[in-house]
Amino acid sequence: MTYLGTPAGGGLIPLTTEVKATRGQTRINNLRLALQIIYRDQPASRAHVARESALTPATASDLVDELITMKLAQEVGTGPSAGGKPPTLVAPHPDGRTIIALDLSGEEFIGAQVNLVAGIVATLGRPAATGTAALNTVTGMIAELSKDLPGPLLGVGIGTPGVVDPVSGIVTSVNLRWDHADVVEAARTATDTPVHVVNDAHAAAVHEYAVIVPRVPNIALVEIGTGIGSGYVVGGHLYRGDLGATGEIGHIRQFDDSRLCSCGRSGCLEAVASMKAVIEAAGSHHPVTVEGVKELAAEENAAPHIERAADDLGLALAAAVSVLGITHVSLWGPVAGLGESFRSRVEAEIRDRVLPVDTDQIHVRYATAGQDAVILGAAGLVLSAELGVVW
Amino acid sequence: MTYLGTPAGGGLIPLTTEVKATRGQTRINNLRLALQIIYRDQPASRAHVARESALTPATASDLVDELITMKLAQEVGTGPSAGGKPPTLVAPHPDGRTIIALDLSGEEFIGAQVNLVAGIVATLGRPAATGTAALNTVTGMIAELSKDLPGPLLGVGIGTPGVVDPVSGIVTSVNLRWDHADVVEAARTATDTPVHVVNDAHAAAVHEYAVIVPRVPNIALVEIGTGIGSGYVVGGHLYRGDLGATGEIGHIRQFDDSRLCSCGRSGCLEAVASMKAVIEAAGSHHPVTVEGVKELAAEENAAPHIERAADDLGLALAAAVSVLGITHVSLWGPVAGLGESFRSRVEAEIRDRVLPVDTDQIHVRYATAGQDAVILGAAGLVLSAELGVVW
DNA sequence: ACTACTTAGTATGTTTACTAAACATTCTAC
DNA sequence: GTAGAATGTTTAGTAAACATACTAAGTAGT
Repeated sequence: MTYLGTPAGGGLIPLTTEVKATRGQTRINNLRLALQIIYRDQPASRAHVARESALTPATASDLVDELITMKLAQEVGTGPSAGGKPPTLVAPHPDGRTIIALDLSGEEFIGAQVNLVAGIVATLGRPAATGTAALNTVTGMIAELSKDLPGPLLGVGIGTPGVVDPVSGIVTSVNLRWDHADVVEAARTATDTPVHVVNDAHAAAVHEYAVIVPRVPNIALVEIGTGIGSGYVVGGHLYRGDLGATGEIGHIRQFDDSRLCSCGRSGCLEAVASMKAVIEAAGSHHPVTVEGVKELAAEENAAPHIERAADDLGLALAAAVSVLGITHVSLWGPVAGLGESFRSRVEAEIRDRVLPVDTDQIHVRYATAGQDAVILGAAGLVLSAELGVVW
Repeated sequence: MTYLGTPAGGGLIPLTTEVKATRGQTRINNLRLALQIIYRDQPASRAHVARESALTPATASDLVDELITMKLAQEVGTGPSAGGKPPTLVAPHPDGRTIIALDLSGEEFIGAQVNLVAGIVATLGRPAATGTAALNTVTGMIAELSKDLPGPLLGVGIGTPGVVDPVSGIVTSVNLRWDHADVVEAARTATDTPVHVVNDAHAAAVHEYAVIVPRVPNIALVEIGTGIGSGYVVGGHLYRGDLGATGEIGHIRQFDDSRLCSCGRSGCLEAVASMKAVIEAAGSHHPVTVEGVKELAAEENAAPHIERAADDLGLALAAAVSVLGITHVSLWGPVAGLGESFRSRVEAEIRDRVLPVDTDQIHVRYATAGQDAVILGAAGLVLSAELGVVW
């Protein structure tokens, strides 16, 4: 059962109309719109929803009532008067639904129950696996997390390394040794709710988009640690492309370098600018963590290697950012240990390489999102797919 | 007056709902849908529209009747019976509306009246200009082309070199010496119909998308001649990005090369792989046309320069194609003179550089669209924006 | 040529969900 | 304490899709 889901698809400048519109879809659209206003401006009054949506007070009131009946929203008291009757305030209902989210990108598989206000209610860890064993672990974790839910299950979101087919959800991942693995099918044996599979960096990008304030309409999240991956939110929409390989800037061969990459080739960005590569190039043995990278940055002889990584990263990001039309880049993961000098060098490099029109709009920063970005991003994607809302 | 326009925006994986839905929008959506089916499967019967749209026969019939009343469609006779009453066939109405389209990308400004079935009814040429004079020429051409229209004016589409802000339509172009020129404002002095301004390569991409059969959902059109520009259609949608600089792969500095580029810098793809650059590198003096490039390709000493251009192009396109998730690349313009060896080398280079997952889906070809691609693409964009249709 | 069946399209009435407009409620301000 | 203002609800109206039953006009079999 989907709640307020929309069909997949859409696009930045749509050239055609693809699906019929019905009264029911009108209602769903407006329920989603009302709920989104309640999320964005929480707590919000019925009158506020009416103003913001441009719907009439009667309709807005009716929509809000229905959302309350559905337990997606709840009344939370009375607000201050603005010269008249004081508003009845309505806010999201935290436990109206529960989302199960999985993060398969780390050395341990992590699962969580997430409520409707981005709260992690329960967590679960399992040793990482590969191949069919990994699929079984996924099924088992979903079954385990389906117990003792605080609210009805809205859906399952899975953040995984590798390339995810945007339509089928089929995954190909070197790390997990999956070759066209049907993760959705595997998950369906443990649940009959909607299952959304998404690349880990894409999930993190969705969460980064949600937590940056003020909200920026287009961002790139670039994860730099053992490997390099990225995800893009453009005009408030997750960009995946038709092949799902959109984020794989780590494995575009664009450098003249002989070091071997995890993908088995050479010349990839990952082989020259990942934190693992930089640590190895500097002859150090720090772990690939924020702390390890911080220690590396403190060493004198590491500087030229770090600077070269910044330049290489700038080169690769200039292309991605320019093609997608992105202004805000968030660096995420162990790279955060490199500090301001690295950040500004990457930013300068990108600005220097793209077409010199409005380049001062381009900003590079370290991500606001934390370690749970993949979990919360995967959950957030379920939330937005099923309810049309970003928390 | 817009006819069946939708608000700008949308997105590939929409995270939120942005506008309210009303009965009126439902009707517009379904009118667009019906019209699109009539365009796609022309001629189509009312029953066919009902089947394809999943609307009931009564509703579909009503929609088609309204489209005929609006003169967007017309009955064109009776089809063969399929075992029952023979269908009344309905097709697009060629002169139900007229679109004015301008192409400012060449050495001559070209304008045309275009009917609803991609037919060029009348053309107009004016010497190219720059700065304010160019704006005045645009206004004058629109005024001139507004005379003797075969049908009511649907809107104006302008294909221009340079960066076009997707929201405001403001243009910055080195060639036309425009720095944030408000082309929409200028056009409005000559017409009160909707004006759509679009980068020339983007317009050509829209037309290429329309003419490739069978239709491919995601394509890149790369124009290679004096300069290099590109446009992308992703999942059936024109991709412009938030900044409008999306197609400018010709001016991302990613090569270690000292040759000066038209943008005043060095290291750009345009400076190393445009046909102008290759001709100069080979020490030849051919004109930058298909014929000139063909003659160049016939020269022995040109081969290494052409090969290097293919490799550089492959490097740049690998990044763009991979990030956007595009499978079909069309090369357009004078580059067509280089033939099969160049094409296959570019294709092989891209496949070698992107992540090796499903790379055999990636195809490079010479564009099907011809010289009038910018005119017809700009007109097509008006058609799709106002009526939701691709011809 | 008659009957049975199939496909196209229409007519009539119903349902859904937004709108319009009046009204009730409860506060602030003077 | 009255006027005014903001919140929210009630009632009636309407647009547009849907459901159902119909007519129209053909093919196919006997």
